[in-house]
Amino acid sequence: MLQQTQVKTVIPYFERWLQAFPTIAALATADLQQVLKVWQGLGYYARARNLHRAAQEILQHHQGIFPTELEAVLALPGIGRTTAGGILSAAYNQRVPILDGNVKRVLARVVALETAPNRTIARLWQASTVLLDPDNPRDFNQALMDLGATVCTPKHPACLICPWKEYCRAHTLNMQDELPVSETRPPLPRKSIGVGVIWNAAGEILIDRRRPEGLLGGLWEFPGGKIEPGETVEECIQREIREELGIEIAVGDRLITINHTYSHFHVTLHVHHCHHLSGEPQPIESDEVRWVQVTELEKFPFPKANIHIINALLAGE
DNA sequence: CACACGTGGGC
DNA sequence: TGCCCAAGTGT
Repeated sequence: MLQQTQVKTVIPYFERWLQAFPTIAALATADLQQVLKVWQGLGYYARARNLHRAAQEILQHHQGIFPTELEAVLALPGIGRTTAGGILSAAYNQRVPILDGNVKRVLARVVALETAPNRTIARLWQASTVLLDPDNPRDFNQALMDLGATVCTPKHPACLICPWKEYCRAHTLNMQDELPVSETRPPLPRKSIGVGVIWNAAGEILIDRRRPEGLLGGLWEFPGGKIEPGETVEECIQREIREELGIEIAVGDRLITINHTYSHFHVTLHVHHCHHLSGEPQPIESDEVRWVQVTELEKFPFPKANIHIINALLAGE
């Protein structure tokens, strides 16, 4: 849960997660939809899918006991070097280094790394490995992360109270405010999406479940797709629904317009009410389609942007 | 190795 | 507002 996510954000999810899945066996035997529902809102949903699979692999290959060999831990889905090192050093005081965002920044300053950290990742792993206190790897790793979180911060590091200031090349050179070197990133691309809230004669709404891999994999959504050049929102929604669900609809009033940012692009969702005209919905580009009552929507895992749509529907009741 | 992969908070 | 960053991993 903590991968690329702040501790403060994780805590309430962690509490609810342990309520729902108190043991590895409970997680392994849970339905993926239930797992994603508990994860809803945390983001990077591959982590939930990987954790679910990891629990199943632990049942199958490790008698339900979390492994203590580095190689076996690294073999679990969703656990890389940093998570494995964090677990094995914290739980068993094993001599395994870590390299999370905090440690990257601390070490990039300590060695006055000339490049952006992600361009020289091997050098930083080397530093983390060499510096690791062989007599107390647990406390060393925790202290290194805490140093980055509280003293060697991204902006305005508190070098004067830093226990490593004498050994830190960045501080010695008075370069702490210029390091680490940041990557120059091009601006995120923008996409416009037409989305339909499709009603049938029974007053139900059509939702679909995304395929298990890729963006928001396994989550439910209101159907729609990318607005092509020269196309109106209404034309887009009608076309996408025909292509993805194989049904005919009439596009009606606008419900809401949502701006949302994902990790690698911005989107604007143009959401319209629609009415089902003909055809049985088919999961042509999704895993499953369903007609549901508005009151049932809360049972399904939805991404954040779609939660806004649900709230707009509830507000309009 | 570069890129995909969510969301919230800080400034 | 827009950009950076957060207990990174998989492909």
